[in-house]
Amino acid sequence: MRFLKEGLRYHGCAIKSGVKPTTFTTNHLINLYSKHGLLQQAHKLFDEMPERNVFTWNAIISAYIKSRNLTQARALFDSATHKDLVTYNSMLSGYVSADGYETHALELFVEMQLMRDQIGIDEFTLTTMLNLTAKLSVLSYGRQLHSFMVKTANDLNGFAVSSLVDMYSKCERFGEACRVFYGCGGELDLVSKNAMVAACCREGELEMGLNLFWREPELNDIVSWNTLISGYAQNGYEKESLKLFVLMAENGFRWSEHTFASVLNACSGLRSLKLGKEVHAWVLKNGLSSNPFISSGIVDIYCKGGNMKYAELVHAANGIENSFSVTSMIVGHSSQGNMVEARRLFDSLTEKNSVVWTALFSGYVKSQQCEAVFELLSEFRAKEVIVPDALILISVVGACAIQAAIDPGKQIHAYILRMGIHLDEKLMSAMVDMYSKCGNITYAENIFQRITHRDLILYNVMIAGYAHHGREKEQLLRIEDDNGARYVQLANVYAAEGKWAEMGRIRKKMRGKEVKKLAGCSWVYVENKVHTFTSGDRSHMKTEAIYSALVCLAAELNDIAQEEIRAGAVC
DNA sequence: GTATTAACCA
Repeated sequence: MRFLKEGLRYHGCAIKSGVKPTTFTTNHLINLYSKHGLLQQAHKLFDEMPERNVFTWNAIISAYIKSRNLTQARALFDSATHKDLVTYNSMLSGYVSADGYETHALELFVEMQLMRDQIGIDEFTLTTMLNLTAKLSVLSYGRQLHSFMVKTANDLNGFAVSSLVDMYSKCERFGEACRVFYGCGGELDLVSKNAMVAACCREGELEMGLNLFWREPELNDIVSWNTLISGYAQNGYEKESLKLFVLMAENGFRWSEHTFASVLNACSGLRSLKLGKEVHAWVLKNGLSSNPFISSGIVDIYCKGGNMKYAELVHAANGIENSFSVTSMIVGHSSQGNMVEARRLFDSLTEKNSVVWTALFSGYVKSQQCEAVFELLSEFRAKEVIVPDALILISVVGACAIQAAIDPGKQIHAYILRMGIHLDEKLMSAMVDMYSKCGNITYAENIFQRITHRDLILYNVMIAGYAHHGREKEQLLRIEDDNGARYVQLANVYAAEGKWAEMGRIRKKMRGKEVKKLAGCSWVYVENKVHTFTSGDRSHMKTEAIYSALVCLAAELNDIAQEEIRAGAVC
């Protein structure tokens, strides 16, 4: 009985003829009904069974797990008269894949360890737990699991390698992910390869990911393509991502909804309304609007393109339940300076996650409404049980920097230390920026000195701080907006410190963003028109006339100078 | 019969 139709026919015949199916057959039927979402029918069969074995319990428990009813699944788990390792592993994986049941998963795993003699732990338990570790990003758990796997010789199969690579990558240990992947020595396993390509993308090592992708390309599946397309889009290489999308079709792969979500991401990164409209039409034509990832992607494209009217229309059609869509709208209104509307949307949400809070916080900062930022922080602390995360605090520290408010800045700094909030690179940079803009370059410098992993933003902020305090020596220090000069200058800073890898990364970033170093130029206002020129510039229409005038002027200046020197000598 | 890789919002 592999198909539902077959199962239903058999079930009907059994009822009509009065023949009671065996426990074995009924177990099969329960699994079949559960697979097709017929949970009630499955449960009815379960209730009517005169005898149940361990397979019966496993079937009904996993039926509830599949339908995301973990409370009922756990109730059945607790009342089960027969349980084996599969029962435990199913319950464990149910908890791991659901949101908000992480503690339950950990507790169950502890219970399994205590009952190791009766139940045992196998490779399924271990890979499921690695998945949880990756989700929670707790490296120490991951390391313990890895050691256990090595000890029990469970560390070399495809499932183990892919889970380990994924775990180390999500715990921000790219090097260890590489070591596991290249150390396993066996044949190239597709899922492990895909996990490693994803790890490269997460690390920003796109070239490495691409090389791996083209190694044994006949192995590649749609996940390999989707991973690469998404990786390019997320690292700011939107055009390359779209090119890969075309190449994917040329290689005979049809796109999936995952592919499309990444394509939307690339389009919103390009901030092109024209492209956005084309993609929107495509989505409508292919009936993809019901996918929440895709519909919120469309809203995001219109928000990033600055067309809030269109964004509003699509958002209204999506329904307000899509929190991604709402967040995009908040960011969109904020970028237009419409904080009233942003606030209204924020208030309309019954559940507010940290991304939504961050969106509103940074909206107020961008609109320079610093008082609103401080008020929002009090509101957050009154409403939420959790402490504000680093991204929220960056906004608050940023507001202090704008107002040059050193006392509130110090208070926030003390609050962060008191609450033991993890100071990541971005928060540290914000702090350095705040102290330097509040006029205390010494504090800024102290924080800077204590940071061991200095990234591009941090150097940027510190250099700007020195420049503003008149401490520039590295004439390169002309701090302006995001232009090529700044990247080049940073690359030079890294080069001076011998950080060649970092320098290479900036150069790569420049290529990706197509940033070009602009030569410093001067301008002159003649007859209602601005004329710009650089040193040695010969591009002006009247370049010959200009240079001959310059020769005359230089000669005249020379004469005047000679005259003055002679006069000086007489005096 | 349970497990692994890819998607949206700061």
